[in-house]
Amino acid sequence: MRVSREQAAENRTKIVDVASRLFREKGFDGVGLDEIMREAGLTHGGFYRHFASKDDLAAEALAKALVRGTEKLSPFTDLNGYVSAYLSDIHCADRRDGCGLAALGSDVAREGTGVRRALTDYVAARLGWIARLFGGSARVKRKRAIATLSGLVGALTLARAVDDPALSQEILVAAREAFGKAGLR
Amino acid sequence: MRVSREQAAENRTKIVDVASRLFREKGFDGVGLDEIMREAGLTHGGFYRHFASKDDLAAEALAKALVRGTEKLSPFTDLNGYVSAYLSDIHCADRRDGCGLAALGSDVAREGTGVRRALTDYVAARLGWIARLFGGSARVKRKRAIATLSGLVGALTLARAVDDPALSQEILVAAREAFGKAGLR
DNA sequence: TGTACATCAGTGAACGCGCGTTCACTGATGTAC
DNA sequence: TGTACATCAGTGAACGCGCGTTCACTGATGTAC
Repeated sequence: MRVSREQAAENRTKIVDVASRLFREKGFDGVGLDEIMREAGLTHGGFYRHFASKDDLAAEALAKALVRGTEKLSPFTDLNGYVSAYLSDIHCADRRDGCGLAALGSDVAREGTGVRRALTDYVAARLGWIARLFGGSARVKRKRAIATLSGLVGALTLARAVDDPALSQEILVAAREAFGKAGLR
Repeated sequence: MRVSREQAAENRTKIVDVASRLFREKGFDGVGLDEIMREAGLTHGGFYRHFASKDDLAAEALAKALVRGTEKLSPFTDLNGYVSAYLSDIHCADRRDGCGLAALGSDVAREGTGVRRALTDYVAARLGWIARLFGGSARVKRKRAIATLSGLVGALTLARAVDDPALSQEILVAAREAFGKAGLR
């Protein structure tokens, strides 16, 4: 059942895409290759024609999860719009398609080099992007970008982890104010 | 091989203690009951005399991880001291004995009710504690407490996840400034 | 352009392993008299 | 206080299951002539 080169490339893309969503939803250890391949419309035996290991896929899938998860946020050119969208109820409720930093942040520290490097590259890039939303010296912009990204990731992580909808909501609202309109000193 | 009531209670405490550290280090899915019981000096068969399931232990262990992980920070009565200690190089390097929010934040959202409730209770309590470090109206204190806790958890999570020591260090330093001395508006 | 053959993406069964959980058993502890 | 018995924390083997990975095989694709 050999398949055309284009079809194979499509399949590979689909696997990474499915994995990037399932990993965000259930964590790296919470999804098996079986489930990933099934959801990609394939059988699990063919996995190793595309990737050397699950770790390999995880690194690639995280890279995709990070880019895709904040694609909707990138059009914003003002701080408040970006922060409001990041800390929106919709983003909070949709771990599967949201930012990979908040979905997998504490997991990544326990993963291998490939996964951690994917996150590192993304964080570096995003800090540069956020810094442009601030005024001031390069040093001040950089500091504010770091504090803002930390605040957004932390707030979204906590709002999702907490079991009480009222507290979750309160965290989102307070963080929106603190990191958005009111801004950081 | 029955054991005295006091010995049994000690063993139970030891199991929770070991689990709270191993879970922070390796995640809930990264440690087996076998490893936990062995490190507690027991065999794994006796586990179910103390707990109904691994989930049950996870909830209790997380509660302990959260309290123990910030015990060293609680003596601080000023914001800057607290923030500096939380974002210290030592805390960043020591996931095993540090704050459970940063160690397991993104994992908890995927766990069951018991685990999430343990986190919720802790977050509620700690927000009250942090609020007391701020001046201003109750509303403002609360808002700043939420933004600060979010910033601390996010910064520590990112500093640990990132693969580049220089970037990790930069995140810690910037966040210390932004959330500590400089403070939040 | 047509044919013969090599390639290789995908299949489905199988492997070994570690996991959470169960269970029959042990023997010191705790209790009833 | 001493004795006989019930309790139950802990042991170690076993269970079934799902996982990541391997493998012999298939047959359409791609290539060499």
